[in-house]
Amino acid sequence: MAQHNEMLQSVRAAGHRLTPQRESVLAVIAASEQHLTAEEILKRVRTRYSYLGKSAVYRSLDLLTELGFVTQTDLGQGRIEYELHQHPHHHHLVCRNCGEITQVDHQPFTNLEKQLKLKHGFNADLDHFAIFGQCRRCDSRAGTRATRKANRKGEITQTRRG
Amino acid sequence: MAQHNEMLQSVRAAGHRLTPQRESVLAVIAASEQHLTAEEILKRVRTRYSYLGKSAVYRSLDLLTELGFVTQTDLGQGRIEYELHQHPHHHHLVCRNCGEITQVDHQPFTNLEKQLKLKHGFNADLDHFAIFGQCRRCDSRAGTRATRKANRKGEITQTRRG
DNA sequence: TTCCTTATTGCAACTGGTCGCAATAACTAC
DNA sequence: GTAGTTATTGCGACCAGTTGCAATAAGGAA
Repeated sequence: MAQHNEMLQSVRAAGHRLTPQRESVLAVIAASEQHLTAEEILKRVRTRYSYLGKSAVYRSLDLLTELGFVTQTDLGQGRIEYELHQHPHHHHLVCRNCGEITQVDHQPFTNLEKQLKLKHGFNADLDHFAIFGQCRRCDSRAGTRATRKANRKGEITQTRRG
Repeated sequence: MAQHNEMLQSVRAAGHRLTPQRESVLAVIAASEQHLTAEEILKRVRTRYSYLGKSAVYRSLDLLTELGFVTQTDLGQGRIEYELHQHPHHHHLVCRNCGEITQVDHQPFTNLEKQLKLKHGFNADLDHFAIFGQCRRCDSRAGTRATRKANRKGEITQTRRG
């Protein structure tokens, strides 16, 4: 996996040490096609690398995020989801009622981005947003209040980056 | 405090019981001009209402949020800030480098809101956003990497609502 | 006023994630 | 290959917030 190796080199290039812990965390994420929770990553890494503490996982994840290889998204389930950083940027619409998650591309956000830059000189990191609300289906058969507590949590968390 | 009383009545109207715990949590928030953390609320409530457990505070806060009286914002400091729900909507730009927080009005978000509705039929709850990035000042004297860990956290959390 | 139902509470245990610190092990220089 | 420096690790304690449960008390009915 060339891309994977490239990332490992970047870790060193950025002045960080290449430990088996970091390697295996990255390997696990790179091998997965979808979001993983820290717990899931920990579990999977342990099948490869016999032992590794949870703090090392979190710290590796933070580092990889800082280097831009991984994105962290809080989809409001009380835990964070990690995945390989994808280009181009995409975002998630999370229905507070049924929990459905829809992917959206970056396009509708570009204007917001520009305006914040223009008016406030603020360079927003608009990547991998999770926006909460009501999906079309739940919206049309409204009235029923949101029941899934999970949806009430974390409201609009987005990707963490370094 | 008429508005305050009105809210208490709404709690009952929505079929919830009016307990001294809930009253005092609301009173504390209503009496404050700015964001409060749950811990601060707990502390203040205890000066009025001798004893009250933290879970009651969190549950009251959730209820008041659900009823739309309170907004919860995660500004990335590892704890949530609560305040009386203000109209019109406003948002926060949080600088990941220096930690500076700038208030923004809702205007730049209206377009995004419309587009999500139009393209995806999604009714986004775009209120009380916290957007992370770099402020003008830090952006101009770039190069220095973000140091404040706090800013790396929670990235784009927004208000929680019910 | 008393009784009854059940929402709400306090508690204590738990969750995901963070932090400080001594031990370990990458990397550098020799 | 060996030694030295120091980033990184594992650990255990901690943090904010959540949850399950038995005890309590709010509000409605009699």
